[in-house]
Amino acid sequence: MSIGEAAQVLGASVHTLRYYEREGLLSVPRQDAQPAQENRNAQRRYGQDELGLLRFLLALRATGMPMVLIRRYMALVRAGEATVPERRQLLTEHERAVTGQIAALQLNLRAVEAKIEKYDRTQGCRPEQGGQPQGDEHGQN
Amino acid sequence: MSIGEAAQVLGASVHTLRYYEREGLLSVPRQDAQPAQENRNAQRRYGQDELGLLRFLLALRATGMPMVLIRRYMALVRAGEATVPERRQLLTEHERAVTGQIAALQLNLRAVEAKIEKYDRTQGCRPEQGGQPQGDEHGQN
DNA sequence: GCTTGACTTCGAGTGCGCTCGAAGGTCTAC
DNA sequence: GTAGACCTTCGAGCGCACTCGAAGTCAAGC
Repeated sequence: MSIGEAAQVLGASVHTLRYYEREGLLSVPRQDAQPAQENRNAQRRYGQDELGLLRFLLALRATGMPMVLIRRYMALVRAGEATVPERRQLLTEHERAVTGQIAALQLNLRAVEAKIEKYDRTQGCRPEQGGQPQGDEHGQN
Repeated sequence: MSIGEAAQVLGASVHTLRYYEREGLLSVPRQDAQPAQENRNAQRRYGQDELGLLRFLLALRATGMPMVLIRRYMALVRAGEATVPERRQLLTEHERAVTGQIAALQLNLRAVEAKIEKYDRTQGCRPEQGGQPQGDEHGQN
């Protein structure tokens, strides 16, 4: 699978995939289109392993894990089975972070929803209010 | 309430509060410490209105609303009651966006959790595997 | 042979939301 | 009257994650 196909399958741009590799997040095997050539201009070949890694990488990115941590995680993966406990810890910490992030989002979302409901109520009752000119408008906006 | 106090109460930095004002997200009334002076160096005074607006602004920021939309929303608030329908629509769209964002986070979070569980399983059974050297390692990392 | 198009590398640019420092004014306390 | 705290404005810088363009290589098709 070429980088273009992989990009399409994964929903990322070719530039981004190369960028990830440049940043040391993962390495993709090369294959010369014509094997007799020197490995100048060797093209990346994406197999199931690479796709799986990239899919997980994108899940980590989508949950806000910074590149530097993904780099660490991917290095551990490359280092072999012995690093499973450390990988597990890294992911567990991230899981906690994401859970907190979701909770914060939901909290703030409730504030937005409350405001919408307030608008619904004031709109339903009186589309225009000619009352108090100003002074006491605590959070009415 | 001075800008320093407001910053502390809101959990934002003084720099950030001034930045929001500079960017036209809201305006805060000034008050000379000594009223006889010209309004050179007039200090911002944060009242309940400003605090409420800022709290909501921070909720919008925390849910990822871009500054440009917050600017629009705040302009509508300043424009008076007649803009309530448009404000409502803006917030409703944002609500939808945030809901989707949370859903995506939860989806990707599940991928992370699944990986952790897999690590737990492989670690529980066999801390070392001497088997297949390579070739078929579909997503085992 | 020549174009087309996808690939390569490299380095520079972008957008967002801050974040900070410089230079200076003013109030309060000693 | 002077030090220190806290305020003002302005403009520049930063960190992150891309994003893009230039210049070149290569294989296939006309």
